[in-house]
Amino acid sequence: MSDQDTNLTPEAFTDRQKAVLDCALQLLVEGGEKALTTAAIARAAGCSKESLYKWFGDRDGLLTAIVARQASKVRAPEALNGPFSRETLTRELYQFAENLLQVISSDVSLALNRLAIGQASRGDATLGQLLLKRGRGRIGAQTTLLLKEAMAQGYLKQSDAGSAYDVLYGLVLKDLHVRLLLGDQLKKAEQDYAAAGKQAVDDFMKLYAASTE
Amino acid sequence: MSDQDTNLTPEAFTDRQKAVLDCALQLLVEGGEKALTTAAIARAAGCSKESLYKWFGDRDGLLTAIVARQASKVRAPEALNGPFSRETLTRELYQFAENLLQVISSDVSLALNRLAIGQASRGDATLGQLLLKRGRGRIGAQTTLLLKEAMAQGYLKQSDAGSAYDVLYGLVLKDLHVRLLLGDQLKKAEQDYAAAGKQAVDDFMKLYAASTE
DNA sequence: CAAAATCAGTACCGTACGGTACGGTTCTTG
DNA sequence: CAAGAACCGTACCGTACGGTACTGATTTTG
Repeated sequence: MSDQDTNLTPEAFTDRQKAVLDCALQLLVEGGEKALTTAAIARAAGCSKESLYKWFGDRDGLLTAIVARQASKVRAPEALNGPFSRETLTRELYQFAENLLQVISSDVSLALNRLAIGQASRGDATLGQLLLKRGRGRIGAQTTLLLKEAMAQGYLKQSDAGSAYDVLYGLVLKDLHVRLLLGDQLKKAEQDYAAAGKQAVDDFMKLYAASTE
Repeated sequence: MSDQDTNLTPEAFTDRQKAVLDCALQLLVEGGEKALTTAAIARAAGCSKESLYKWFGDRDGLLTAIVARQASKVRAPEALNGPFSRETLTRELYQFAENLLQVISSDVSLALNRLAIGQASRGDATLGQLLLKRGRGRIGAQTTLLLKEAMAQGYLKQSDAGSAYDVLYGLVLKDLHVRLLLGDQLKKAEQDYAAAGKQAVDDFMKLYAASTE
């Protein structure tokens, strides 16, 4: 009852198909799922509906392809190999927090998440799983490794790195993600992602920094 | 360009109309927005489509009425008046955290949030604003008052109570709300809301407890 | 009790969308 | 250059939904 051979991984899309998916994504960002009709995609991408169905099967396959393509663009941050200084750790975390805030609040991310949530409301969590695995999962895994390494080097308290990452995530985003998904407008001060991220990381370090002695 | 006289506040619904809205909500919870057609509501509620349009104007008005009705059921927790002990504070916060987790993960809450997010994806944030104001806002305001009072009584560091509440909120929910909206299944351990809430509040207290001396 | 309002049930209309079929054009390939 | 595949553009079909109109029954009201 799970994803068996839905072959989401291959993504053997031709350049033409990728261009079509990018067009479709733009439509999605601009007008929401409602605007993402097969006719509109065909018109915007300059291809025929018949080709869409030939390439992606049906509308659901098309939506999945859009998400898969975009998720494939997610670049996990470089893993630090070897020892690093405490300053490097905090700098990396600052970078992570600011980047996370930027990504989460981007039009593309919001549109994709809304699309997946809409599908989930119809009882199908395929897109949601895809987003969680390829999007949050990939970034999270890398940062979790960073935290684990920081624990090994004595900068952070020994504890479950996954839980620590969850705490960091919560401190950075708070209820911002859902508010944005709901269409709420951020106040000016809330849009200073660098400052907000720094504050969150500082809080995180208060909780997880190894006792200095 | 905002909500002017959309008269969301009155909610002068007759008992009959409330019953219809409850029926509609049940449909929404069971089958998502897709299942929430006017015909389906009329059939489930045993009323005519004409009555639906007479009472609620159009489909959007019906959706708004559903959300408004449910939001009106939100009971803000009692405000503590007068001084209270530190134990009372932590007990209240534990209660708040567990309750928040339960509410956020409930089928009804998820369905309403998904509905509002779907509307937001079409560029209309009416339902989102309604949810934020009547749902999160009401609970949040009360707990923020509690935090402010705790600061006044010296249990918590003096700081902006609103920001402190945001931190608490983030620590309690982490990325759980969005994961649930995306249709992700919680692991067994994650469903122990009492334990998760306690952990979050303990973390919160580490950050905000007034230095004991 | 009679006039008036309300409402359930149903039929109906226009539109929009997912999906398919087809003709004509361009591009590939031998 | 010729045969064939790929594909664009469009037309088409069936269905489903939002919204309206009508009718007969029930309730309300004076």
